[in-house]
Amino acid sequence: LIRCSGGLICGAQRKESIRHFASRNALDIDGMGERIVEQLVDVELVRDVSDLFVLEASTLMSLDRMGVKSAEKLVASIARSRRTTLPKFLYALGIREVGEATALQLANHFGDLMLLQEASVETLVAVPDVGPIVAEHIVSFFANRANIDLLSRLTARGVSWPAITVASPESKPLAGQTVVLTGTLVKLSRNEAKARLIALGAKVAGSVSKSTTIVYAGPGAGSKLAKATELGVEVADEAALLALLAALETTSDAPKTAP
DNA sequence: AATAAACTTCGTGTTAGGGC
DNA sequence: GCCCTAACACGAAGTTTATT
Repeated sequence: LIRCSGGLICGAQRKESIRHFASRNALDIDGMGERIVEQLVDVELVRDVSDLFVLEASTLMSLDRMGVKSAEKLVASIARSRRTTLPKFLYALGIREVGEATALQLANHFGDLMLLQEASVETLVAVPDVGPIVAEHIVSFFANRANIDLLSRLTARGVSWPAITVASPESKPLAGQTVVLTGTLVKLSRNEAKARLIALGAKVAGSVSKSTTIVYAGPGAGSKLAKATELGVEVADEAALLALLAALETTSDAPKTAP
């Protein structure tokens, strides 16, 4: 694989990092798509992600295909995205090889951004999913002064997240289980189902293997369902998933339903 | 006012490479 | 080596903007 070495100087990389920052499973800024980011960087309204948090609707309306409605929606989305979670924030940073699952492990292990920032390669490799290569990427990210400055600008502009609470084992009845979702879920969005399963301690994987505990398949399921039956992995439907969630969530922590 | 075009979102599937 | 993640590519559908 060949990768541009331009770093922060490279316009294309800046655009991509901003797009990633705003994407669904990161800070989830609704309405901040590829074309908007492109324009914002080109006209130099935005140099890095911290600039997003000072944008105003009146400025945004100068962009192509941006009317009152879209501009106001976008400003509202940006405002909403300030309140996030540590795993989402870590994922949003775009550290190489740190995707959603790894970000979650890091957040749970360190519990605090500052502790992660100061971690050495030796401490990092103790985290599940993190080996020498990923540890090195993380260390060099935080060794970069520009990144540290960016982090402080982000917090100065209101980006924040609640402290990680260490969940008691009793509140994680699905610990040790690996779940795969496939097909279209009707009652739940995919992300919501995933979030609720994770909250209960399950691991939600993207591919089926021998170690998969159960596959929940909705209409339209394809290759993953086929693989599950081939490997003899248990398969259930959305109704079963809903029943399971309902049964387990009635305990202490209330289910977090998406807005 | 109605229609067309542009852009984003949502969901699936595939593949290379890192972890164990 | 197997398993799984990260990262990518694509199609469908829903909104909003621009056009006639």
